[in-house]
Amino acid sequence: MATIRDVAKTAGVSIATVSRVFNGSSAVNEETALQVWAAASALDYWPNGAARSLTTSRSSTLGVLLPDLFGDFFSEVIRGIDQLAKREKYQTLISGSHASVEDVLTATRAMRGRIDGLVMMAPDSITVESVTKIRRRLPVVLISPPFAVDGCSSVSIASFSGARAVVAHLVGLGHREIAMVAGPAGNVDAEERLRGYRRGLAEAGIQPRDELVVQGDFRESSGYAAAAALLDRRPRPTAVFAANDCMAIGLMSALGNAGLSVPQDVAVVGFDNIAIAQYMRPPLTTVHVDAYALGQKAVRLMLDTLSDPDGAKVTVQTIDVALKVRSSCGARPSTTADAYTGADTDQQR
Amino acid sequence: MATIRDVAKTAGVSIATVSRVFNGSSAVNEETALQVWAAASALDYWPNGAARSLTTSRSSTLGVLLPDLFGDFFSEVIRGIDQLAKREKYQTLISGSHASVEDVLTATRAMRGRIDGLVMMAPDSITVESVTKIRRRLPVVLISPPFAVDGCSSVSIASFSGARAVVAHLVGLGHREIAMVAGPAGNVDAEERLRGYRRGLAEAGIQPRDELVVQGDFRESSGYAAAAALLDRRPRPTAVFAANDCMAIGLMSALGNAGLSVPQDVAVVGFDNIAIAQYMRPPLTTVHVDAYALGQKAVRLMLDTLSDPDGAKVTVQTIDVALKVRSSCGARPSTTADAYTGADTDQQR
DNA sequence: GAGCGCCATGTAAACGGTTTCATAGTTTCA
DNA sequence: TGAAACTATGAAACCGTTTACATGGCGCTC
Repeated sequence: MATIRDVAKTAGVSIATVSRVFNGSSAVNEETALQVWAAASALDYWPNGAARSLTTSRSSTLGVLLPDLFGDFFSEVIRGIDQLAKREKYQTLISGSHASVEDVLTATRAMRGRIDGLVMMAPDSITVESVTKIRRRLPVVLISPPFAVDGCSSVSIASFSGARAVVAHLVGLGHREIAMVAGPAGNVDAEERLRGYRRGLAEAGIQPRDELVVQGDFRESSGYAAAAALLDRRPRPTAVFAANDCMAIGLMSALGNAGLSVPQDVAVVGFDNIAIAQYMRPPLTTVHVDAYALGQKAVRLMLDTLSDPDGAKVTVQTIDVALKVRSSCGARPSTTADAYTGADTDQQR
Repeated sequence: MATIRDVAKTAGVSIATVSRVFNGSSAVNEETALQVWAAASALDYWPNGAARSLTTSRSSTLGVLLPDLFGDFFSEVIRGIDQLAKREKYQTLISGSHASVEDVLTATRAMRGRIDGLVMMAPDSITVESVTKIRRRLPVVLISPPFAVDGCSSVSIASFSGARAVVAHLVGLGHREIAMVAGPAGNVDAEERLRGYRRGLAEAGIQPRDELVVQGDFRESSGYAAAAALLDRRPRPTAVFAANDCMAIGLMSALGNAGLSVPQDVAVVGFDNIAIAQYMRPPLTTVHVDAYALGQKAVRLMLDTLSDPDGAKVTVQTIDVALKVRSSCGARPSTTADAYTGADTDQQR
C-alpha cells in the first residue's frame, strides 16, 4: 500500500507538496502538481482516511442510528440520507436495530473518532440524558424524537394533524364507528397518530372509545391480526384507520378473507403512502409522507450544525403530510389536488 | 475530548497501561485496571477510532456498496448485512446509488483506510477489471455478480432455477401462453430469470416468443405499464410471470383496472416473496428468496476472507429459492411444504 | 545469598497524514 | 540596485493510538 512518502519520493518532492496537491490547498506549481498526480496514479495512491481524520479531526462521515424497524418507509429515509450525504461528500456509517439505551450508547462509542455528526432515529426507549450525553461530544440531529434536546436540531412528521385529517375525512363520508389499528406503544409517531385520531373524533362530536383501538406493531401481520378483533365489535366499525400502510394492507387482506369488501363493507385508510399503496386493490387511501425528504432534511440540518461555529443554531422542523384520497375509503378519489394538511414549520430558537 | 494521556495522568499510570486495559491484552494488575476504568469513566473516555485504525491498520468496519435499486428486498439484504456485522463487532459504511464504474471506484477510494473489506452489490455496468483493481487492496465479496473475479467470494440467487420452476408450475396448471415482465436489462438476476423462463418454456415444448416478453425495471409502475402491452397480444396470455414482486403487484393492479380478474382471467406469479406478497388480493404466488440470509451470507464470507491469512480460500455460493404457491396463479395453495427448487451449492476452489 | 525468571509497567517508535513555520528564489518597485 | 513582497517548497511537529523492547522488583532455587 503506497503512502504519501512513496509518492513524494517517486515525484521527487516532499510529502508536504503531495499533501497540498491532494487537498487543492495553497499554490503548487502546475508542473509539480502534474508530476505528483502522475506518481500517485502510477502507485495507485489515495490518502488514507484514518490518518487524515486523525490530524484534521474530521472524518467526512455521518453516523446514522436506526431503531429495529424496517421496510419500505425506512429504506426511503435511508436513501434520502445517503444520497444527500453522498452529494455533500460525506460517507454514511449506519447502525441499525437498537432496542435499548445501552445499545445506543455502545454504538455511538464505537463510532467515536469516526464520525463528524450523528443522525439518530432513536428507539422509543431513549432518554433525554443519554442524548444529552452524546450531544456533548458530537453534533446530533434527531428524527421523530419523543422530546426536544438542547442543542439538537430535529425533524418530525406531522403525524398528529395527518391522523386528524384522516378522521375528519372519514366523518365527512358519514362514518361514525371508526376504529384504529395503532402502532407500537412508545413510538412517537404511533402515539401522535393515535392522539390525532382521538382528537379528530372529539372534534366531530364523537366520543373516542378504547375498545375501537387495537394495538399493532407497524407490520402487516399485526394489521391482519387486528381484523379479527375489530370484526367482533358490535356495532361493527364501518371504517378503520391503520397507523401505517403495512398494517392497512394486512388488514385489508384479512377483511377480504372474512368475506368483507373494502370500501363497501369497511373503509380502510393507512399512513405513509409507501410505493405499493396506490397499487392495492382497491388503491389505498393514505397520508402521504415524503420519507426521502425526511432523510434529506435530517442531513441538511446536520450540515447546518456542522458549519455552525458555535453550535447555537438549532432548528426544529416538521415535515408536512397530505391526505391522499384513493378508493379504499369509499370516497371518489380526487385525481388532481389532494386535501392538504399538516404544517411545514421551520422555527429557529 | 479526553485522550489516552489524560486518562493515564488521572489514573497515575502510563498510556501503555491504559491501552492494555482497553484492549484486554496481556497482564495488567487488577487494581491498576480498576483505577484506569475509573479514570476513563470519569473523563468519559473511549479510544479514538481513527487513531486506532492508523496503528493497527484495521478499522472493524465493512464497506457496503449498493446499486441504485431500493425497496423491500434490498432493505432486507442490508438488514442481514448490518445485523451480522454488528454481532461480529463490525461497523457498516454504506454507500448507495452507484450507477457507473467510475462511481464505484470513487466510492471505494473514499473508503480507503476506513474499511477492512468491501461487500459489493455492484451496478450492472461493473467490469472485471475494476473489481480486480479494488481486490488488489481489499478483500471483496460480491452479491449477485455478473462474473467471477479471482480472489472474490460471492453469493448469488438461484434466479435461473427459480424462474424455470415458475414456468413449470404454470405449464402444469395448463397454461401455454405465458408472458413475462422482465427486469432491467443488464441486471444479472433479471437476465437469469428471463433465461430460466425461456428454458422452462422450451422444456415444456413451448417455443419462447419475444413478443410475450415486456421490459420492466423492477418497480411497480413498470409492471403496471406492462399490462397494457400484454393485453394487446393475440392470443392473450393466460399467465404472466413478473421478474419481481413489485412488478407483479403493479401488473395485478392494472389487470384489475382493465376488468380482468386474477387468477381466473390471468394468472400472475412474482419473484422475491417480499413481506406484502402474502397479503395481496389474491395472495401472490412467488419465488421465495431469503434476502436477509443473502446479506448475512455475504458478511459471513467476508469474515471468512478476513480471517484467512493468505486469502486463498474463495467460496462461491448460491442461495436457494423456493416456489411459494398462493392463489394468484390459480393453483390450490399448498399450505404446508412448498415445491423446492434451486441449489445451495457451496464450492470451494 | 547470588542468579534467574517472571510479572507489571514504562519508554519510545511507529502508523500516514496535515499544517505551521522557515527558507530560497524570483519579482516588483522606488 | 537593493530592499520588500511574494511564490513555491521543504523540515518538522503533531494528531491519538498500539506495541516492541527495556526495566525494576520480587520470589525461587540451588
